[in-house]
Amino acid sequence: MVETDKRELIIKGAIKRFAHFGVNKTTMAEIAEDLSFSKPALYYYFPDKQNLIIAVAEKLISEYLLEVESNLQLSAEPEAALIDLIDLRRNFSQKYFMLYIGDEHSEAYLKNKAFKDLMRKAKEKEVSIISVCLQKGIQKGRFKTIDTMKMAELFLDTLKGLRVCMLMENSPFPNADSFELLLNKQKEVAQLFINGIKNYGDGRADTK
Amino acid sequence: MVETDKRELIIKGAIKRFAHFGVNKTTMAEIAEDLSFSKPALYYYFPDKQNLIIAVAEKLISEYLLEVESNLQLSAEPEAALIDLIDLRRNFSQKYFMLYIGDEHSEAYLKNKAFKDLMRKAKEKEVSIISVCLQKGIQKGRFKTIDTMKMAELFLDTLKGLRVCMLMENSPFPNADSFELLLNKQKEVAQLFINGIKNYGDGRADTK
DNA sequence: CTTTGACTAATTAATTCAAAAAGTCAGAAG
DNA sequence: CTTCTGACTTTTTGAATTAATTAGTCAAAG
Repeated sequence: MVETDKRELIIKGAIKRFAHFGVNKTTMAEIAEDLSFSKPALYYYFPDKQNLIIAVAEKLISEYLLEVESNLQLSAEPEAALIDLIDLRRNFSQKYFMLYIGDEHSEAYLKNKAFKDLMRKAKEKEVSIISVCLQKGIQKGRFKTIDTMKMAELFLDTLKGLRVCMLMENSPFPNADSFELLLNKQKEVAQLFINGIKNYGDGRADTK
Repeated sequence: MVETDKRELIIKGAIKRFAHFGVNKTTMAEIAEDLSFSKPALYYYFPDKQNLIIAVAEKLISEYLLEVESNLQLSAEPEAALIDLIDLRRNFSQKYFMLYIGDEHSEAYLKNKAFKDLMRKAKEKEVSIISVCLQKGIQKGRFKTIDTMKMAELFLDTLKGLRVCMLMENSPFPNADSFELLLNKQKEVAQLFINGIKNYGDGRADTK
């Protein structure tokens, strides 16, 4: 495939615009112009803007989840994998930061049922990936026997909570410093989380 | 004091209105009417609405912090105290739920410098109270030697993060079920947190 | 099957204006 | 002098109107 797939081109063009200006400050006409397409051409491939947004989200999510999975397979230690995950998330959310910024109008796109379903499935997938990581830790005898799905979800919710909190306080545009602060807090809590599920068979708590 | 302190009466009257309808749906005239005061009487005691709001916040915060402190002194075990704290927070945020709900206009009051300073100090105070609790745990040999201030802040940030997250998803009016869900998540994460800082001198991790 | 120019319909942004709320003040009451 | 009020002014908000932008359509052409 020499990337003549118009549909794919449109998605990529949309991502560029969305990443720069956000979903609401990007018009369908602009996306078309960038590609030297006509507007109806876009509507030939996508029924409406909402579906284009969903297609974009699908692409970015699968891209992200692939990264998460390969990261998990690369790192030998499950503890390290969980910490690395935080960097991965940071990179992703910085790269596509504008997608997170929503004025009151963008909420309509976010409240769309299909979109919410997509996000829900993405979360489920991420939870199950992390769950596998925790299972590996258990098998290696490094983690206690726990409900891995529940713990994985709790882990993600905690990370998300810290981010949302930061985003609220520094809205709408957090600076680089607050991003660093967030990263540190997330890593601290992740370390604590790891300590909390660690199996101290040797009788000594990790004091690191 | 037979509660003839007008200033105090005004604050109490404002709390009633604020708790029912929120800050923005409460007018100074209404607060005055409730108390059979004239509006200028309010302005005799408070320079403006913002300062009344700050006085209300001060009162509620000191009330809350007193509860937190007495709760901490009552419970013998530091672990239990941390878990109890979550119930305390829940009770408080349910009681004054309307104060949390802000439309776009209420943000002006929240962004006020004096108000933010107040909230910052309140957080510092709460952090130091929890820090004391952690120190007691360390002295008793139940917790590892840790930076108690840092850990206390992390603990609070995590709880807040989970709440903010829930509030976003179920905005503007979370139902009773999502409150329960939040409570459970907060307790799970608190338990994990406790496990993470526990001193397993006996060579066995708490599997509870 | 694709694509387009020229269209319509729906949304958003800007403007206006009336109503509501915040805040003021000269002076009264104790 | 301290506390309070009725009658005010100023500021803010909300609804209504309109203009402009943007989403989305369609008949027809390549």
